[in-house]
Amino acid sequence: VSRDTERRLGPDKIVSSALAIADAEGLAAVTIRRLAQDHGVTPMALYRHFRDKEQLLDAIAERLFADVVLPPTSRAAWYEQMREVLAAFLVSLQAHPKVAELTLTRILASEPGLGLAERAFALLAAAGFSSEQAAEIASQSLCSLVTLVTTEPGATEDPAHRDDAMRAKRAQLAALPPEKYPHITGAADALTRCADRTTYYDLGVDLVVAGMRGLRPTRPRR
Amino acid sequence: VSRDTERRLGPDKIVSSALAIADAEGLAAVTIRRLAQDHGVTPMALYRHFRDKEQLLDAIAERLFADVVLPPTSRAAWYEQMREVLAAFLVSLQAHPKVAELTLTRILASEPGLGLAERAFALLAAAGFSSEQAAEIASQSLCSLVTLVTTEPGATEDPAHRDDAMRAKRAQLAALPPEKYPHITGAADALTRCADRTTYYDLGVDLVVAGMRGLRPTRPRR
DNA sequence: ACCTGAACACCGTTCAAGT
DNA sequence: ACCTGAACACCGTTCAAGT
Repeated sequence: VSRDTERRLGPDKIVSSALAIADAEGLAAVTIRRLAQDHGVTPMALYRHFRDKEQLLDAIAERLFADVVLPPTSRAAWYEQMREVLAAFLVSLQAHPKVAELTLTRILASEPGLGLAERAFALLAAAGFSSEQAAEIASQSLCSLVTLVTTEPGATEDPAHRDDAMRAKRAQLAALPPEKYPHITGAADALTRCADRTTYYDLGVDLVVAGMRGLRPTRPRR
Repeated sequence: VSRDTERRLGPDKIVSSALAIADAEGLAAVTIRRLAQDHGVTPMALYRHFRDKEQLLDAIAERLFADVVLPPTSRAAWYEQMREVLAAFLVSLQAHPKVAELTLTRILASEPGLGLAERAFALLAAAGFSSEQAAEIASQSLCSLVTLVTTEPGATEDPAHRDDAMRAKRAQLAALPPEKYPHITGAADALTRCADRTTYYDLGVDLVVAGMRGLRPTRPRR
C-alpha cells in the first residue's frame, strides 16, 4: 500500500517538484507541461489535481507557509515574540527566494498562512492595537519580509553568475555622477549588499518591529 | 514634422499603450503581439525599440517613477519631508495598481527611480543614519509602499466585479472557526478593506515612518 | 475512474528577405 | 534604415476518446 501511495502522483509531489524547478531555474520554468514531463505523464493528468495553473501557484505558496515553524508562545514582551515570529517566516522564505513573491498576495488564502497571520494579529492585539490596526499592521509587516527576500540583491540570479552580476551592478551605481547622486554612489556597496546577509535581514526585521513599537502609543482614530 | 513624429512609433507611445492595456486588463494582457496589433504593425517592429520583453517591462516601471512629482525641499523635520516623498510615490503607484509590482525590483534601474531613492537616502542621512543603513531603510520603505498598493484588497480585480469579490472574500474569512482564528474573524472587515482607502494608506505610511523614527537612536554597529 | 491525443489559441523570439 | 513573413519552440487549456 505504501509503495502504491509512493508512486501515486498527488498534489504534494507536484508541488515539491515545482519548488525544485523554481529554486533551480526560476518561477518562469515552472510549467504544466514541464511538470508533466518530469513525472512521465501527459500535461492533462495534472488537471486532476489542480483546476488551473493559478491553483498550482496557490499550492506552492501554501507550502511555504506550511514550512514555517512558529515559535512557542512565551512570556516575553510582545515585540520580542513578534521578532521571533517574523524570523520564523523569514527562514521559510529564504529557503526559496525565487518563490517568495507568490506569498505576497496569498497570506489569507490557506490554512497555514492564516495561522501565521492570526499569530501576528494576536501579538499586536495584546500590544493594545485595535483589531483593524492589528490586521493591517500585521499584513503589511509580513509583506515587508517578503520583499526583503524578493529584492535581496542577487537572490533572483543563479549562484553561478551571482557574484559577477552583483559586481556589475555595484560598478554601475558607483559610476553615476556623484554630484547628482551623492548618497547612492556613496552607498553602492550597501545597495548591492556585498555586506553580510545577516546584517541586511536583521536591520529589515528591526525596522518592521520599530514601526510597530513606534505606532503603539497612537490611540484609535475617531 | 510634428505630424510625422506623432505617427512615429517610438518607445514612449508603446509604453503608454502598454500601461493602458495593463490598467484595463492586467499585466498578463501586455504582450508584444498585442501591442503590435494595437499599433497596426508587425510584432517584430517592436524589437527596434526594446531588446526584449524584459526591457519593455523596465520601461513601464521607469514611467511610473518618472510620473512621481517630488515635493520641493523644505525646512520641515526630516520625517515630515519623508512622509511627503513617500506620499508622492504612492500617488504614482495608485494610478496603476496592476503595474505597481514592476517597480519592486527596479528602483535603482532608471534615472527617475534613482532620483526618488537618492531623495529618500538624503533625508535618512540627514536624520543621522549611516549611509549603509540609510540605503537599506530607504529601499525597504519604498518597497513597503509598493506592496501596500499591490496587496490592497480588490486592487487587482477589475472594478466590475470588485465589490462582489471583496464581499465573497470577507464572508470566507468571517466563516472561519472563531476559536482557531479569533482575531482574523473579528477583523474580517478590516482585512478586506471595506473601510476607507485613505485610512488604509495613511496607516501604511505611518507605520513606515514610525519604523524610521524608532530606529534612529540606534548607533551604527561595530 | 483515470489518463491520453489531438487540437486550439495563444506566447516570445530568430532569421532571412524585402524595399 | 526600417519593416515584414514565415517559422521555431514553446505556453495553458478544451474536448472527445480511450481503457
